[in-house]
Amino acid sequence: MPGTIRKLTGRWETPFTTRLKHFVDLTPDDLAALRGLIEYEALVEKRRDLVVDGYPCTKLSFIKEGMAARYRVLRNGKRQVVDVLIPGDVVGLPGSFQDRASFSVIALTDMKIEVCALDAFINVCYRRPKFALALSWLAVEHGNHSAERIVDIGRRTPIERLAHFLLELHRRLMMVGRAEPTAFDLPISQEVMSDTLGLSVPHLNRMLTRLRNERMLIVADRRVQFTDIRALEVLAHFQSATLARIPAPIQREQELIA
Amino acid sequence: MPGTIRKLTGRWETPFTTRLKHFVDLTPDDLAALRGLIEYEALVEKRRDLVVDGYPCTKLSFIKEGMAARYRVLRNGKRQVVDVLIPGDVVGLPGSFQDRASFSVIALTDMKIEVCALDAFINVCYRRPKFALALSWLAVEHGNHSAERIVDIGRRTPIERLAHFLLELHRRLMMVGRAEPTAFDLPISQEVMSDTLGLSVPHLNRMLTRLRNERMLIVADRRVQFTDIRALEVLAHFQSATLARIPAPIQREQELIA
DNA sequence: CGAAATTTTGATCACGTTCAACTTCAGTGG
DNA sequence: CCACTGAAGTTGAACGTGATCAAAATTTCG
Repeated sequence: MPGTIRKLTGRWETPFTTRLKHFVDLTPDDLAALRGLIEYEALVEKRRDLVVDGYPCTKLSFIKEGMAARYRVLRNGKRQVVDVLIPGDVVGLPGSFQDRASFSVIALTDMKIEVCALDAFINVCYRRPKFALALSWLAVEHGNHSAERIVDIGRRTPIERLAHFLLELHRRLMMVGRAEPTAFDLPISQEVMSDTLGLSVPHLNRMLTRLRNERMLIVADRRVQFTDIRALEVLAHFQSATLARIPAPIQREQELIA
Repeated sequence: MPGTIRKLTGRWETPFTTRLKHFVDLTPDDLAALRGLIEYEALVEKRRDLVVDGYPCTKLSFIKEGMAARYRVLRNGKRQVVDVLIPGDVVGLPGSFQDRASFSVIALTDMKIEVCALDAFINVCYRRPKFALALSWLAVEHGNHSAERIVDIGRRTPIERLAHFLLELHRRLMMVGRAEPTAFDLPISQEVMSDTLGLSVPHLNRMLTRLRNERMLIVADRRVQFTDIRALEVLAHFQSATLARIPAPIQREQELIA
């Protein structure tokens, strides 16, 4: 069995590797190392907690299928979703780096994940700096999404926010091959969306209706179909900045000088 | 003069190294390598742009003195500050990883920065994986601040936001030795603060007044003095999660097994 | 000292929340 | 098979918060 895996290793592909390949070259050897980190695969059902605010967390989970939300619940009962996680994303990236997680993560759908120990991952990073850099890249990419969300919530109108959110999610899903050019599955409730965008459910619903009335999209069966993606992009001030690739190491002739 | 610096290298200390030391051990050799990356030091005056939205950016700047803001201006003229940068922070961390920066950075005060080339830094990361991991840590820490800001803007009331923002800034400044236990210099205008918190200037001003009236703080001479920090923390739901240290590499007895 | 930026205060009003009811739909058991 | 249940989506009315606009007061700086 392990032998079989070893042979197929060069073609091993998951949403996570698909995503990585956008900014780093992975040799068959790299892939094997990555593959070797996985301790086990797990199924998580909808509504199950993956990480609980306040508890330690020492695993990294790579999402193969399904979506999750990272959120915080405040004393007054309000909830803010800080991040919607999709296939190719890593659960526990911020949580594992802290003594105890400061956000919870809940499965929005049934999920399939691959789990690895944080220490093991870090250890491989020492041997393969490329991985450590990839980790930085992932964190930076995530930071960009967060920044975009801050702009959304802070200064964009509700309808712009919604449009921007849908476009960004669509682009992310495209990156891992989980969306068509003008449509994608959106298996999340309006409550989650409103908690993501800092809106009330009724208002989110109204904005959604408005986008529908303006013939920019169709929502049906937990699926979004863009009917006028250009108009949406204009409305949302959407600009997709692409992450640069990680530079390869240059040869070290003058290493001793520095 | 350079000779002097070289000799003192083991004790070389900047806000950036101070910050790093919170989660990674730096040998004199590490410090020297870091020191060697710096191409030059520069002074930037208040209101000067450090990074402009839409332009490429290939340098990393370590802030030694002063503050800056990363922001985006929208078509309607509104501005959202996504990040206030303080000594020890790195300018260009997200910008440099993209083909062109998606946010601008402006100096809020006169600043002193140390500049290094991104390629040079990345290259050292290949030789010292510890640095690459440190980069990840920094990005993750930054991500945590962003997440906290999303919660602020999305679901906290204006007064809670303000309290939270001030406490968080204070904690960050403490980490690099730029604040006293219950006070710190806040050389930024209310306009910047309101753009950070997604509020209007008049409303921010009122909230500030309210905190003053409630005897939680005193603001004078661009300086904040907490007079009831506990009350503030309760008001803001403030919880300071500490970033774990980067694990050291474990010995590689079984490396060949995996 | 004069000009510009910043802080402070006030009055008005629109937007989005809140609360509530109602609809629709999927799943479940009688 | 259909009534029952609970979750999710939709719509409406009323209220309150925070934006907007405007102007004065104060500070900063050339």
